[in-house]
Amino acid sequence: MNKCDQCIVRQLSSLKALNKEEIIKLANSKTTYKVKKGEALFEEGEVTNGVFCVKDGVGKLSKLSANGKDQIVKLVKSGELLGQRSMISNEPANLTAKAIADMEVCFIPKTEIINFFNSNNQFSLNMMQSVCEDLKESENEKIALVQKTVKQRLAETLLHLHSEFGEDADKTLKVQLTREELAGIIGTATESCIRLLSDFNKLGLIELVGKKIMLKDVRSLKKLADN
Amino acid sequence: MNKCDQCIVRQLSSLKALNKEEIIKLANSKTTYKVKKGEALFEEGEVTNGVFCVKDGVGKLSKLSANGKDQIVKLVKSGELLGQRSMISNEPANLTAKAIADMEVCFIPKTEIINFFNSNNQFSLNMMQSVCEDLKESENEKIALVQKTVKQRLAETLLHLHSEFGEDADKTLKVQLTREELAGIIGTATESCIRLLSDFNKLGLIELVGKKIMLKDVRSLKKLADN
DNA sequence: TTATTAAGATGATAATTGTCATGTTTCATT
DNA sequence: AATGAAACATGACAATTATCATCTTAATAA
Repeated sequence: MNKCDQCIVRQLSSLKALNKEEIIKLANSKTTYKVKKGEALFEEGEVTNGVFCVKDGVGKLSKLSANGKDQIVKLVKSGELLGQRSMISNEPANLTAKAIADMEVCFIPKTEIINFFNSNNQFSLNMMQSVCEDLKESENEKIALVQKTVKQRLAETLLHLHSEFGEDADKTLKVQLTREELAGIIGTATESCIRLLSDFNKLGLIELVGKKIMLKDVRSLKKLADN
Repeated sequence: MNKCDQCIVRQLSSLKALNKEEIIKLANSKTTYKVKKGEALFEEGEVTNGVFCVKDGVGKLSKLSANGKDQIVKLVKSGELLGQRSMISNEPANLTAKAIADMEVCFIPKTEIINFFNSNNQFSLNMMQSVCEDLKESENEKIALVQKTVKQRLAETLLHLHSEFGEDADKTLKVQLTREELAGIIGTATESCIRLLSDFNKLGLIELVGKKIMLKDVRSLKKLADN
């Protein structure tokens, strides 16, 4: 009996294709550690040489621009893998990965993953599909970024955060992003983001509970987002 | 001796990992045909059930938005594969593929590709790396779309088209896009695109030779693009 | 607790970009 | 060569969004 067997990442990610033997190998080669909110798992340009399993917490993949703004490309939650692309491409990381909420992660060295690729076809296929999924999402977001207004993108992002991460007991969004981070996802200035949140609040679409956000009128938000 | 053996796609794409036997199988299962400029290879939502090899010509992957604008996600040139993502994900096409210049393509059925996946690990890995490459590009373009102005994106795109597709004997860009298509790549209104081309022309960065574009000051364009 | 800093909020204004209208050029077709 | 359609071009104007300044509130450290 070992821990990886019951791990959420094993259940949700490409790793689900691994058999018992392989899971044992995995358990022996992995290293587990914690990453505090705000800390980086890896930075752009770094050679990671492996894959990270997110057991708990939330992370963001982002890139710093010349003007100092941090564009967030993707949020990662527990059960997902991180750093697959760089590993497969044999390249240093293209993005920086930071914890948005305290994280617990396992690191699997590249050599081990390559072994799995060679011994387990379904695992390869899963990994491929996962990258394909990321690609599709990235392309669709790229389109949304150009074809929708900031207002629409904000509505869309709020809905996405809601369905992806759920809500707390007080009905507010579980992922707690700063306004700056939220602006970094939708690709706008922090002030514009704040202003629109304020507008949404006045319109009764959302409610601002301190720094937290509660979705109040999902239907109208949806209508706003995709029209 | 068969045609696939010498094909440019075989030399440049993931297919380079295939051995002689596999190439023969490939040659027997593929179908070749032509696609005229403006015609579609496949449309969004269509189930393609295979992969397309681009032997000659240029294609665009795009998505039509609600307001009737066609956002171009990627250009494809000879030597590249098309439709890998949908095939791997088992999903209908997310984008529409159309010919920008008369194309000659081969269609490889999915069953054949799956066989190669199972028999040839390097082929799987190549395919994975190719999707990863697309993902990286897509993410970087997504960032550029938000963090750069339309002017910067136009400069960047012109340089990209130049390095990717080269120039004709008269020094103008080889890919001939309409202003509307160019606008669709950089994600702006056609009029804005035309206006900026006109500005670039006046500034001596480019020269407009009828509908064709000649890059005249690559250095300044570069400076403009990434600052 | 107080001081200090970071995050959030809002107004005023400027810059960028989109939209609509209209005219010109180019190209294909009869 | 005449016609019509599509592509290109440009002006005028409106809408969106960014930037700068300032203020309030919340969080953190001394």
